[in-house]
Amino acid sequence: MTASCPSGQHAHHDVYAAQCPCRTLLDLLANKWSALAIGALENGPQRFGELQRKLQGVSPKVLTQTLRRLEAFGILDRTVYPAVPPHVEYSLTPLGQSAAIPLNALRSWVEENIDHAFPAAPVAG
Amino acid sequence: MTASCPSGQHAHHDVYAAQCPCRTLLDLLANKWSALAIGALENGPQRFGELQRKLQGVSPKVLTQTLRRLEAFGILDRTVYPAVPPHVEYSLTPLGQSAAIPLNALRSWVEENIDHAFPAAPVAG
DNA sequence: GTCTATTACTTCCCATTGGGAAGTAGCTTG
DNA sequence: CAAGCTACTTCCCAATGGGAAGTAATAGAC
Repeated sequence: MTASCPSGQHAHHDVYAAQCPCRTLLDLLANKWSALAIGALENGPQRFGELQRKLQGVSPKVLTQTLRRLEAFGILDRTVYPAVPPHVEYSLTPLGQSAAIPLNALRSWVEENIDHAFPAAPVAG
Repeated sequence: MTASCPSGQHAHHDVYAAQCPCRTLLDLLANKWSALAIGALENGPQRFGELQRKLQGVSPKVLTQTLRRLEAFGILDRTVYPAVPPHVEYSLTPLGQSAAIPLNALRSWVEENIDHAFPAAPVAG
């Protein structure tokens, strides 16, 4: 079952093919901030500021970029409530919710296995 | 009980904490080429050239970088067979094999859901 | 003995991206 | 009328990504 994406319209897709749109989506999701943002949004809609505090160390610029990219691919929705101090909420679309599953698995794996990776824990030992 | 990684020795790790070594590992794995390389190596040890052909579009420089980083974290092993034309094999460590599981899930998700994502609407930078 | 092929990389150099600091907009409170 | 709030931009620089081409060592062809 070989599959080169560009040739067939509904051929099964292959992330290993350079021209497959899968690549773009993989590149979007296989990203530190994307994985973190999607995970944070599983607890329901969140505002920009909340996300920024959760994703410790992210700058507003990079958060905006990440969020807008995810929005462009239909992973999340951006809702603006016209209000005096701006009020914007981000929430996962159904697609985003299903993407959260493998992403959760990845984040959990990292937390559970960091002790087994080499240049890790600066913790005293 | 919240967990900031640097404080406790065996405190549960948190990828959301900026200082947690988890971040580094997440950044390593949440990467296009890493995810692809680890997936490719599930079929057993592979040589550099084989990997380069599988990961369509990767340049030797970037492949080397990716592979060396994964090796440094104990995700994979690099074995050199002293031979006339160089012969180097890469293989997953047990840690790498367990990392392959969530990474497979992510790659599969991408291939199965690309049709539901809005393809490549360019996001202004 | 020189030429060519093979394999697994480096090195160079440039374009894109990541990232911090600070500025912006609009209204509301003191 | 300056300060503050929220959600961003903009500026600027450093790190990373990525392609093209070069390198090393030797076997085999000619």
